[in-house]
Amino acid sequence: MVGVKKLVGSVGMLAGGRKASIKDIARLARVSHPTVSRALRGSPKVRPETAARIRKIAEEAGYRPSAAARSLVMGRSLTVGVVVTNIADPFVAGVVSGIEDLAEQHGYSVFLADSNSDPEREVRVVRSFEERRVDGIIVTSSRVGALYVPVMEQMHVPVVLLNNQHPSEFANSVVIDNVEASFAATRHLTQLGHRRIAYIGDRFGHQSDTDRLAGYRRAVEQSGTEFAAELVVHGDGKPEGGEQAMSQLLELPNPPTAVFCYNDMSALGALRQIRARGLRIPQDVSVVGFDDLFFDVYLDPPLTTVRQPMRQMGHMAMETLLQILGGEQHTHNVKVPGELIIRGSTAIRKGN
Amino acid sequence: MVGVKKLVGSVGMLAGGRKASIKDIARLARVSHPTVSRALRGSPKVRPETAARIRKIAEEAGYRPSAAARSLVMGRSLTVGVVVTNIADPFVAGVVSGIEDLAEQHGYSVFLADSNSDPEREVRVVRSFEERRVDGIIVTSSRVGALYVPVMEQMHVPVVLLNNQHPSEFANSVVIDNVEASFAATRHLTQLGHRRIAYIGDRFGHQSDTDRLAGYRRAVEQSGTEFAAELVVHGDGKPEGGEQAMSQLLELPNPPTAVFCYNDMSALGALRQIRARGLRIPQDVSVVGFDDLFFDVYLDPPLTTVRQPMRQMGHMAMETLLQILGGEQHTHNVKVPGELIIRGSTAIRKGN
DNA sequence: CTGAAAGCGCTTACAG
DNA sequence: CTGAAAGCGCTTACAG
Repeated sequence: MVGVKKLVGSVGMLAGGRKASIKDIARLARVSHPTVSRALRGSPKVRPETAARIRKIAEEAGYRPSAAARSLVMGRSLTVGVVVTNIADPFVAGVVSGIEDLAEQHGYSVFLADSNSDPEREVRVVRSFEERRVDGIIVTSSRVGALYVPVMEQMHVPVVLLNNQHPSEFANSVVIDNVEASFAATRHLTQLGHRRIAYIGDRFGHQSDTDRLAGYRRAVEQSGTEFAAELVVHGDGKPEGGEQAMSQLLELPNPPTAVFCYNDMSALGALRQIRARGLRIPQDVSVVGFDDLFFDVYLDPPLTTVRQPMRQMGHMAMETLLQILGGEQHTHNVKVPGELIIRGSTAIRKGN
Repeated sequence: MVGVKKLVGSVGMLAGGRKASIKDIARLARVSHPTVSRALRGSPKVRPETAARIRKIAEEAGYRPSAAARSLVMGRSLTVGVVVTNIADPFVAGVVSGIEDLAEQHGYSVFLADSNSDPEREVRVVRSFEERRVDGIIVTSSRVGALYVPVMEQMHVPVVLLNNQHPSEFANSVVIDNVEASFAATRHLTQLGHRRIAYIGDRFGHQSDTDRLAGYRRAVEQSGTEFAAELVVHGDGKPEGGEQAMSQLLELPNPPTAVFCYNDMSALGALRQIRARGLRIPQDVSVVGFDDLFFDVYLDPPLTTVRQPMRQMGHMAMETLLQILGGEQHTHNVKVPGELIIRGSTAIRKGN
């Protein structure tokens, strides 16, 4: 029989590299292993003194219950899978931070998978989540939803789409009110007197791009200006794409005096292109972004943008999952309002 | 008996919400469940036709082996735990992206835990990894290493410290050559003629801060200038801290003409503070950062910095883990060289 | 209050 | 080539 001393000598480990199991603790405490299980889980059915003694022994032995064994019998893993398109995108990182925070508070561990916007990989990743028997899945900003939504439907695991590009009445989702937020952002520009306002979109943005374009268009038309297709150019949601789009816009015979960008990352590129041409922000061109990423306020001038509460949205997605796991039936469609943050990159149009 | 049709009707699921198990497939294929196991794992001991038939049935039934059951018997989970201090930090996100990439390629899933630099939470997180029986752990930029290094030593799970703050000859680590990189960065400034060069550190940076300070100091002294303690101010590794530190420096009777910052995030704050005082970059003050985050090149002027190959470092950490899991005994201490990237935020000192 | 038994879903010797 | 048995580490009725 293994003595207490022996176990303490190499905490949590037995000879042969085996981790201490509930049976080892049972042997040390001279009780049956079910009793150990009950004691450790705080069951009222075990005598308090016995329970205390067992807990002490388990503690000394550095015992840690095996989550795998537990999930096998419990039928749930206390695990959620998070699929992202790119963890290095600050928006995504903010969302994940919020998800992880709430998950940890509720005893859930999170699997992170980065699809890199590769459809095949995204499917592979979801499959691996299925094998891991995750209790739920959160998908952020997926660009290939159409491809694997059917895969997920077969999984019978609750899924929450965050900033999803393929919304559905039947899917749970957390999303910002893109139309309203973009309307507000663009109206801010029309109110500053701008009439030639461009939109730099994200060609991978699907639904959110469509909605932001719609809000933009509504504000433009509401200002009494006709919508001009030439003022809408799509980038890739990254600085590079924003820069190219801006370049194209500035070469127009009648270039815009203001630009509303799909996101701050695109705006970053647009800003650089404007400066590269010797134009000033906001005197020559006003720029509005979307997201309110941390660096906005450190740009010169600071970027006017629409705040998207990333962390909070991550929280909400996890919260939704918890409610569904708690038995709620109806699908949740949370729509968060955006908030226009006016800073130095926008100004009244110069008379031309 | 459950018919094939029935199963296909609700792929992967049986009545009662149970997922199809190996036994269900065995029943459908009229073989024993060990045979199913062998067929699915591609064992050569099963007749090819039988294997094919079983695989087809499993496929149709949407069968996915349970990772939990498998790890229980195999003794490994094909899982790694990644502890970060803050996933919203772009450096950390870049590293995680690299880790996840290589992990996925090798069939490993990654658990992500964000400690938020909270020591208690960090310990809790490591404990949960222990229960999950992760095969290895990677810790990024931990500020509280001292607190839980002992905890990890008890776990008997290989640990790789990335950009760790409490290095040890006995721990595996991946780290940039901080001293050399900082020396190069600072020498770049001395070569531009600067003699009043400040260092904005990270008071939470421990080892890396100490090393960067050392490299800075060596370059300063090598230029024939005496080290001046007043030119060293510590921030918190974030823009706010960098801004405050810069403010303090600019109020010196004899302010610096150049600053070397612990990281780009600190530099972001320093840049703003410099501009806030009506000074120009680089004409009045030259600034060098560290990390080469994505936004550097979009700043005006673009930031001179030391490139830290974040993604590659993540790769290396995972690679190290894989080698150890593959049986290698010796500890790995990978030191990556940094690369000075000269951009517009540094210039020759004006004659004063 | 405590223990013996059964079972979660797999894999791997061991027989045949 | 295939199956019966045992076991990985837990939990939960079921007896006592």
